[in-house]
Amino acid sequence: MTEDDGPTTGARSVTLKDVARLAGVSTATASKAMNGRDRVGAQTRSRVLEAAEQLRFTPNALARAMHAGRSGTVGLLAHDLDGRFSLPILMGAEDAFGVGETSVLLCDAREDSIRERHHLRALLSRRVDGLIVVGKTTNPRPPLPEDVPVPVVYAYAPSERPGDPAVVPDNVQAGRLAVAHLLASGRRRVAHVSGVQDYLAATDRARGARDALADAGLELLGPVRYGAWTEEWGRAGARAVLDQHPDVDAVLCASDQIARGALEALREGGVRVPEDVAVMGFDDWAPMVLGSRPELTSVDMDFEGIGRRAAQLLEDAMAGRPARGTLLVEPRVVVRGSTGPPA
Amino acid sequence: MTEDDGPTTGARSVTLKDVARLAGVSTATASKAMNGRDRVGAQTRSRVLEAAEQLRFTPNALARAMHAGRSGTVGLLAHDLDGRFSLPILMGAEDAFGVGETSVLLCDAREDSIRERHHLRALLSRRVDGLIVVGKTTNPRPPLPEDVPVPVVYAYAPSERPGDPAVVPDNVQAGRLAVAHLLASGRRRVAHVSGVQDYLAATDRARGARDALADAGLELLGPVRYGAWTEEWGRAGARAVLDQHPDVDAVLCASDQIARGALEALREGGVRVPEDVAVMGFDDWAPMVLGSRPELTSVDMDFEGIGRRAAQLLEDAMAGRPARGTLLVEPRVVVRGSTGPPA
DNA sequence: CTGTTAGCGCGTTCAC
DNA sequence: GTGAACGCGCTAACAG
Repeated sequence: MTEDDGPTTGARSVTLKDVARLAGVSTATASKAMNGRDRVGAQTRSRVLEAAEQLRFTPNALARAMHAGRSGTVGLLAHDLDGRFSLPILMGAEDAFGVGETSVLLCDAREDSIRERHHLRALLSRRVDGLIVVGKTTNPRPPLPEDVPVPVVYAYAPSERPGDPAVVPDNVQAGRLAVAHLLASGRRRVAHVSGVQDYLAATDRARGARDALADAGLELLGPVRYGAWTEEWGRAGARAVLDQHPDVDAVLCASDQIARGALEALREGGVRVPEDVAVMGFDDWAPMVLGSRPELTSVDMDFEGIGRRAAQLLEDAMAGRPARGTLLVEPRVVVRGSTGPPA
Repeated sequence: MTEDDGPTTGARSVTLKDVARLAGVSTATASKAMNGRDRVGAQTRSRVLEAAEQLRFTPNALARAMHAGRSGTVGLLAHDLDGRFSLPILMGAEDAFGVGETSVLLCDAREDSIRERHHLRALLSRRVDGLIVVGKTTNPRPPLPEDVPVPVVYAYAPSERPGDPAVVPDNVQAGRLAVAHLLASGRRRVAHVSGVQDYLAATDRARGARDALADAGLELLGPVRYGAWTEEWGRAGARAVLDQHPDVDAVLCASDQIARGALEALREGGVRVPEDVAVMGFDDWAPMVLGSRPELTSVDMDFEGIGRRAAQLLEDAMAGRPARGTLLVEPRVVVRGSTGPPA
C-alpha cells in the first residue's frame, strides 16, 4: 500500500530468489520447499512457503518449461470456431487436461491452409507438447507435415494419412441407432432427408440408417434425399416426401435444422407429429431441439466426449504411449416428443 | 531420412547453437542473422539462414520470452463457451492479434469462481502479457483481484469496479435502433416481448426501445413482457400480446429465439408477417434468423467487433497506454423479410 | 563485422 | 539439511 507501484507498471515479477532471500535460505532450498521435493527442514519449509505467500510468488512456468523440456501447453488448431462442433470438443479437451496442469493455446485457421501453417509455426515455437487438430467437417483432411516434432491427435475429422490417431463421431452407428429407435417406437415407413452429399457425415448416417432397416427386412422410403444443411431444405424435403409417400410414418433428418424444417412442413401439410409421423434429427443441438414443438428427438454425437478422448489420447502420446488409428465415439439417442408413440 | 529418429520420440529440438555450428559461426552471430538485427555480413547471414532452413530450426519462443520479459501470449478467461457470445468475441480477439505475434491461451471457468482463480494462477504463471475476461451475461461481474500484475480488459460484461476498461455491446442503442427501424417501416403500435428481467441486456434494450418511441411521441403497447430467453416464451408472449392488443402492428423481441417463437404464434393466430405485424429480434444469430420464415430482421450486436476492440485496448495497455472506462460497441440493424412493408 | 561474456528464472546435481 | 554451481535457449552488452 505504501510504496506499491501499482499493477499497470508490471514491475518485474517476484522470483524464487526474492522468496529465498526473504526466507533467509538459498534458492535451491526454496525450490525444494516449494515443490515438496527432497528433504527440507519442516520449519524451513514453512518459512519459505510463508515468504512465497507474502510476496505473492508465482512460479515462472516459462523458466520451468525450459528446464523440463516440456511447456505444459498443447495447441488446439480449429477451423470452424463459428460452428458449434469445435466448441464442445474444445471444452471437453480443456476439461480433460486438469486445471493448471496443461493449458490450451487456441488457434483458428479459418478455412485457410496457409494460415494453418503460420499458426503451426507459432505453436511449435511456443513448444507445445502436443497438438489437437479439429476438422471443419467429418471428412478426412490433409495431415499436418510429417516433421511436426510433437504428437498430433485429430478430432472430428480424421487425417487422410491412415494410422494417424483420430477421434471422430461414429456417424454410421448414429444412423443405426436412429433407425433402431424409430423401429422400436413402431415406425416402419421411414424416409430420410439428408444434408449435402459431399459430407461423409451425411452419407455415413444414411448408410447406418439403411443397414439398420435392412437388418429388419425393411428399406428406406424412396432414395436418400440429399440437399442442404438448412431448415429451408428440411421443409422442401419433407414436402417432397409427403407428396410421393403419403403413407410415410417417420422422417429421419440428417441434422436438427433439417428436422425443424421438416417438422414445420409436416404440420402445415396437416400431418400430426408424432401421432402420424415421427421426426428426428442429429447432433442434439439444444437451441434447435428444445425450441421446436414438439421437442425434437435427436442423436447426440457427444462432441465433448470426442474432445475428452482426444485429450486423453494426446496425453498418452505425450507420455510416450502413442496410439494409432481412428477411435469412434459412440453416439446416443435422446428421446423427446417428436418420436412419441404413433396414434 | 537416414538417421531420423522419427517424430514420435520428440528428440531434443534443434537449437540456435546447432544452427550456428552448422553455419560455422557463433550463436550470437546466428541470432543476429536470424533476427535481422545488427550488422551481419551478407553471405554470413545467408549461410546461417540456409543452415536454419536445413535443420528446420524453430526459435524457442519460451527462451526468447524469458529474456524479453514478455511472453507474447494473452489469456482469455471465458465463462460461457457453450454459449454463442464468447465465441465470436474470441474470434475477433484472435483476429486482432496478428498471427504469430500473440497467441491466445484459452480457459473456460464455467460458472465457477474458484475455477476462475485456478485458471488465473495458471495464466499468470505462464506469464501472459494481458488478460481478456469474457462475461457470461452483460451484467457487471466481480473484478479480478487487484493485484493482477498485467493489464485486464473486460469484454461483454463490464467489471463491477468503475473505471476498469471494458468493451460491451450497446444494448440501449440496440433498442433504439430497433424501434427506429420499425417506425421507419411504418409501424406505430409496438409491443415488446423480452427475456429474463434480471438481465441488463433485457432491461437496457427495453429502455432504448421506450426512449425511441417516446422521441416519436409514442408508447409501448402495454408493459414490457419479461419472461425467458426461449422460443416457448416467445410463443406465449406473442399470444398474450395478440390477445390484449389485436391492433398490434409490430412485436419487438429481445432475442432471436423469442422472435422465432413469436413468429410462429402470430402465424398460427392468423396474422400475416410482415403484412399485418412486423417481428424482429436481437443478436442476429444466423441459424435462427435465416432458418425462420420469413427470415428474421435482427440487431447485430457485433460480437466480433467487441473481441477486436477488446484486443486493441489490451494491446494498447500492454504497450503502456492503458484505457479506463467502458467502451460501447455500436450495433446495427440487419433487415430481412420479417419487417417488410406493411400491407 | 564477428566472437565472448553474462544473465533471464528455475531445477538439479553435487559437495558441504 | 543446506548451499554453490551449472545448464535450459536465447539475446544484449561489450570486446576484438
